[in-house]
Amino acid sequence: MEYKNTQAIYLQIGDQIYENILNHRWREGDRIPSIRELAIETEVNPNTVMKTYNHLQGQGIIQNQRGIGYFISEGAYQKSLDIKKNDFIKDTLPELFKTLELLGLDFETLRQYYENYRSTQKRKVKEG
Amino acid sequence: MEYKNTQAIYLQIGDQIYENILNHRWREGDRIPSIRELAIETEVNPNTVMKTYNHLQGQGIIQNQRGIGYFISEGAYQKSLDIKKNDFIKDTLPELFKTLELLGLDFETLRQYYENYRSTQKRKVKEG
Amino acid sequence: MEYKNTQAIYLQIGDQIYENILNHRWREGDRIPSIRELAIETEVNPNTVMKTYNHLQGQGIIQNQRGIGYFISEGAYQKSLDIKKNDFIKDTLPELFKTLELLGLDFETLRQYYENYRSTQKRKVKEG
Amino acid sequence: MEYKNTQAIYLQIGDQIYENILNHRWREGDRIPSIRELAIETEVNPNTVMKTYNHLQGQGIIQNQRGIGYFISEGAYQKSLDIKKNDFIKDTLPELFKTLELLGLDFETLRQYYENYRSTQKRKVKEG
DNA sequence: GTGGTCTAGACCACG
DNA sequence: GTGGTCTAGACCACG
Repeated sequence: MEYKNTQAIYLQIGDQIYENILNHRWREGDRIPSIRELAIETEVNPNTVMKTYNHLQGQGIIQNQRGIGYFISEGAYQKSLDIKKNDFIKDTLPELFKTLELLGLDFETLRQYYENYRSTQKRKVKEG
Repeated sequence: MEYKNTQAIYLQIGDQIYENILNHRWREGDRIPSIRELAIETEVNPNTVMKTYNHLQGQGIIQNQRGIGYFISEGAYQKSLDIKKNDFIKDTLPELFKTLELLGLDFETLRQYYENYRSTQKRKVKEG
Repeated sequence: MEYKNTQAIYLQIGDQIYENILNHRWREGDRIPSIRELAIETEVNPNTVMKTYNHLQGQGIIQNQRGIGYFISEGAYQKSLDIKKNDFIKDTLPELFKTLELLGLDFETLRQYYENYRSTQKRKVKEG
Repeated sequence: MEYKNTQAIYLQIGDQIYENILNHRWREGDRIPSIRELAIETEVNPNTVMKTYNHLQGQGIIQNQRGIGYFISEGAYQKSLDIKKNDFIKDTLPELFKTLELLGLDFETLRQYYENYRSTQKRKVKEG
């Protein structure tokens, strides 16, 4: 696992958790890895994972049962979807469209990249 | 001018310069604002602008004439286009497509947002 | 430690690092002093050492591991040798030869100085 | 004419003047170019040449006759030789020898570069 | 503890 | 006026 320099690592790990929720790998009520486990898995300091978990707990996405572990909260899926969709439409898209024009790329080109991406994904699934 | 806290300010200022080159507002050979001028304009410390300029000089986008100022290098447009296009295709697009699927959005929806964005832009230009 | 005023301090510190690599005191993979340590040792501001490290990182001589420190890169020895040898042959030697002739010194005289230098060095090693 | 970033330009211009004295192109009593003339020739700001002339006047190498111009002083050749020889033996040589060893070059290699340099020079003289 | 960013401001070389 | 270097020191992210 590699991390970008442009964003805090604890947020990048948080995004992985959002992803796990949104693709239904982690479902509401599931117990998620302990701080230590996830720290080992992500090759990161436990303090960093702790920060991620605190952050997500503050957003009501996960919750802690003392002495037992962390769990995906009720309603976490919908909440994640709302947060991420809002970010996407408000921040990601306008920036995307501006970049498209700056680089002189049209929407048709984008569609081709998308087709390419999807066929690559399918192949991966078949092979994997 | 406001800065995101997700990215270093000196890089955000660098991106503005890339943008000015890519939209032809700044052309090759043009003198760009002095460190002090841009520092005032962007409301940051001159050292921060210096860091931006050092960074861009390292990439061959701008260059310095001793005692006179900074200038857009020969070939800066093409180089900027290469760098930014590469980043876009390698980093931005895969992440975009992943997010699309995570959020359950299809490409047609994306197109609608794009049309919406473009008509908003046109209106701005007309009004502006 | 004293610094010449003919060259920026951050470059002089950089040259010390090149020297440490070329004489095998620092080997590839070695962790080098932290910014703060080297700042204290060299009696300069941490920002100045940071500038040196940025500079050397840009040349691929050292690299950073987040939160841990700086390390000598793979291939740093060969790269240092290439850079310094090239500088020596392209810049130092022609200037040396020009000066020799301007001062009316012949190559034999130079050899005598060299012998003298080497015997002084040996004596130092014996004594030290 | 190109200038190095490593040394102040007014000193680099001063070195050219030392060179002209040591190779007898400029002799004691000769009138040398005015500040303006040399500024144009060297493509440098007159203030910079002024600084060079002040510097050399302070060392007794040149002197000003008000309203007439600058002249090479009596004894300038010997004085230049003393200054430059001293610098050479005290500063240049030890650094040279250290670099030789760092780069793993022996004296014989140096001699070959020297022969090469001298034959290149002769060719230039013949051709020039 | 580590590095990274940023500010405020001084001083210098050069135009 | 221009950029370049350096200091002192704050604050943050990460280990």
